[in-house]
Amino acid sequence: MPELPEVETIRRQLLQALPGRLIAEVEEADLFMLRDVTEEELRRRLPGKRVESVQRRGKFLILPLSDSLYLTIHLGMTGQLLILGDEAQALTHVRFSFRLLQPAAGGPPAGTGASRMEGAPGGPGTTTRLVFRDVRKFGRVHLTEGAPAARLAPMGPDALEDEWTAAELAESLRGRRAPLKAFLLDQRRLAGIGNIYADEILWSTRLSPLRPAGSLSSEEIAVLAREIRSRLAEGVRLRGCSISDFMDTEGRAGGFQEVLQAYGRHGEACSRCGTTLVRTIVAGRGTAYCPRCQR
DNA sequence: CCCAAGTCCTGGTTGC
DNA sequence: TGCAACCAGGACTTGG
Repeated sequence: MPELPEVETIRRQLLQALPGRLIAEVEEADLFMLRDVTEEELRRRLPGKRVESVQRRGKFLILPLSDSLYLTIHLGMTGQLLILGDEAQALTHVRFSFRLLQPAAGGPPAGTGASRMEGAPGGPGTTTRLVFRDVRKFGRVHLTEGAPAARLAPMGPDALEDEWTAAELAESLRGRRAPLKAFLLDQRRLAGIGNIYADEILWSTRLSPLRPAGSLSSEEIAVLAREIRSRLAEGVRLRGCSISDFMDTEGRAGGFQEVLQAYGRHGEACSRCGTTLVRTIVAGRGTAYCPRCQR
């Protein structure tokens, strides 16, 4: 599932590939995935626009374009973003894609067919595409004038990048009766945590996913703040979690699935205390935790 | 048939 | 009692 570390992995790759490039043509635009924009409008407005940068907020990727347009992408549950050449046309489940051009000026000169760049993605004589592929169709593509405020405004601070303190976390937790895991999944509190990292963070903190969010002591909140950052940073360092569909823009898997301690491990022994991890449903999501050392 | 799980939406509950 | 904030659960999607 693309959560903060997976989206950040994608962002860093897009940042190497996209800024300065021009959008040539929208090739696919699945109406189902589009928000704040019609298919006709997308096909008409994107060509000729330059990608200015690649940003992230929580699980949203934000691409500011020239002329104050913003292309915003959410990968949903199974979304993948790939930078490909002509092999893109053999993919299934492509929901959105556009062809990219080198910048009109400043880029490498258009070479002859004999250029040693021949065959490299984006090199002279080849086509580069940004392809959004999504089996489950939970992903979304937005096009807005200015930043997509309707999506971003309700969100809390980015769980990894933004400055937020344990004291602010305590304030946010105060009085909440909902289970702690539901709090972690709520993007209005902190943005970026999904089901996998929620289970992992909770295991690391030794806190039960079922604890009422408002019941944590200040010591527990300090541990929670630390582990949120620590496990998300580990996810970024390992380039995401490829337990199911996740891959980076070059089709490579991440490594976080190798270090999972709780998610998906119900029935196995807790690596800390040996107790069998159990599975339950919290906030409508499958939840694995250690009933002995997570309290 | 149920499960996986992102976000959005609805309707019921809680507490001031 | 009124009302807003809060919270649970369903809808959506499709392959395993």
